[in-house]
Amino acid sequence: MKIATWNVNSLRVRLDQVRDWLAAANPDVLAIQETKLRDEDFPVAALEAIGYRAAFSGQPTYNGVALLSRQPAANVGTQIDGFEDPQKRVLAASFGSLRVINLYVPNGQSVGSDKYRYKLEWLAALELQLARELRAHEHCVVLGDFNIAPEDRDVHDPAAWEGKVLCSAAERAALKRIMALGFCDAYRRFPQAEQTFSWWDYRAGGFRRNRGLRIDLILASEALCPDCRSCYIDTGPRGLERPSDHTPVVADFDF
DNA sequence: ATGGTGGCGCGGCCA
Repeated sequence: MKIATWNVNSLRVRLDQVRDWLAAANPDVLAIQETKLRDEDFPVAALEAIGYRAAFSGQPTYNGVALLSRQPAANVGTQIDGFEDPQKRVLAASFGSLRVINLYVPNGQSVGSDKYRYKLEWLAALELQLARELRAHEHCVVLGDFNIAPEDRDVHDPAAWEGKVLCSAAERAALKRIMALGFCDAYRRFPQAEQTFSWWDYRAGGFRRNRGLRIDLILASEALCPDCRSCYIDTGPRGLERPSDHTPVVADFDF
């Protein structure tokens, strides 16, 4: 199973890039975030035309998540149980015995803001949800835009980002608690070049200067970690005309 | 440099 994540920053704008990437990379599952589409506007036919089924949970203008897959999604969930949230940020589904949970973690805006508090509350609720998912499903992949750079080596300029949103101690601690439920970071199971990132700000030539962060993650449950054969970031789409500010991350599992 | 760019949707929010 080849499983990937990509924050597309508007599926309407990026549909051709997504279709091209699916045709070239041929993943079994692609988790996308920031679709920014109402469910009734989701391009089901355009994806079915290239052999992908779609499950989605969207809203106009903001947020929105989807799972594009060769086989149809089963047992689809769109909520963190017990956490009322109108923002569409979670999409869980089963593909055979594999549970896949696609996340668009809140950005948090700035440390100390209302949105930052919402992010930390959301992550605490997510931790409980993932504990439940792990109890029900031994083989879990949790992936998406985490809006957290796990460590300083995931940051182009750790000194400039120290304590800032996406890098703050409280966010990293929340991620560590989630990892401690029993997940590995697929990317860090393998040797990787330094200064490799998955997101670069549109402003000030961020990508050209490789001023990025690794905030798009693929977590595998402990039972699944030994089956992970590779994990890589595909920077190709970030270099296209009119790109998303994120680029795909891919993990290949013997599963 | 408290900026810069991009998406949505048409003013201002969000990232």
